[in-house]
Amino acid sequence: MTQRLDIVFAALADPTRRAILSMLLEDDMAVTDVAEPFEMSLAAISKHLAVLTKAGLIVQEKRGRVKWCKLDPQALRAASIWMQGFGQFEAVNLDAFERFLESETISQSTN
Amino acid sequence: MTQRLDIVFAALADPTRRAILSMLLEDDMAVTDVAEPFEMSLAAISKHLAVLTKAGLIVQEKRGRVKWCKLDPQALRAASIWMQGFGQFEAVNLDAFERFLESETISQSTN
DNA sequence: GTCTCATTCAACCATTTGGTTGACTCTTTG
DNA sequence: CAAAGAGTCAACCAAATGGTTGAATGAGAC
Repeated sequence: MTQRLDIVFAALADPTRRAILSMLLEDDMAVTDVAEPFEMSLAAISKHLAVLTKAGLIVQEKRGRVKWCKLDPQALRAASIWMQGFGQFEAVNLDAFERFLESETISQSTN
Repeated sequence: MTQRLDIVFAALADPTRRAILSMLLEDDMAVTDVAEPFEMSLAAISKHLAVLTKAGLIVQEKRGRVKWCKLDPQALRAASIWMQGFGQFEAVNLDAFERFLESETISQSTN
């Protein structure tokens, strides 16, 4: 469990990977399409996706020659439970979340 | 904001640092006392505390010759808000959290 | 069967990370 | 004032991270 949190939090610590998760929140995507908005190589994105998969944050399924990436929010649950222990966060503030997502743009996530 | 999440999640990705946060959940502690249960050097713990401070997860206050470490759950709020957007986590399950904390022991967190 | 597209692999590189040890700076105490 | 305690700094090291490029693999399309 401890190890799982290590890799989940480490996966979330990268802005490119968080941006990918936000994109997958909209819809499932092929690897090439995930890579398209970023300025880095496809191989780099492939590595990021491997990290997200290892963390259990996404699942990848190969259909034909394209590999589909799909959000799997289950891994976030453990992390969320851990965090909820620190301070009584009020019920989800969706307005704040949307404002946040706007600031979390892809352009800002290119290291 | 994005940068802030980077360092918050990165700080949480280390089991030693998460163990420290759990300890501080109980009570404020001096640096030396924080270090006591761990098998690593005081300097290493000092570095971990610097990371936690930079992330805004703790605050440190020097009184006399001892530096007190105090949990500051505010930084977790941004991270929590971000995560809540992925999947509708049910209301805080405190039982699960307590079970989790039991498994998150210090002995497991020594790399 | 060959070309092309989607993706990964392998080797490499620079930077960051997590740890060590020993010297150093304050602050308190005797 | 001198000694001891609390904590950080500096230099160093090994391993992990995030990126690159070029070759390789595998599946469709023509």
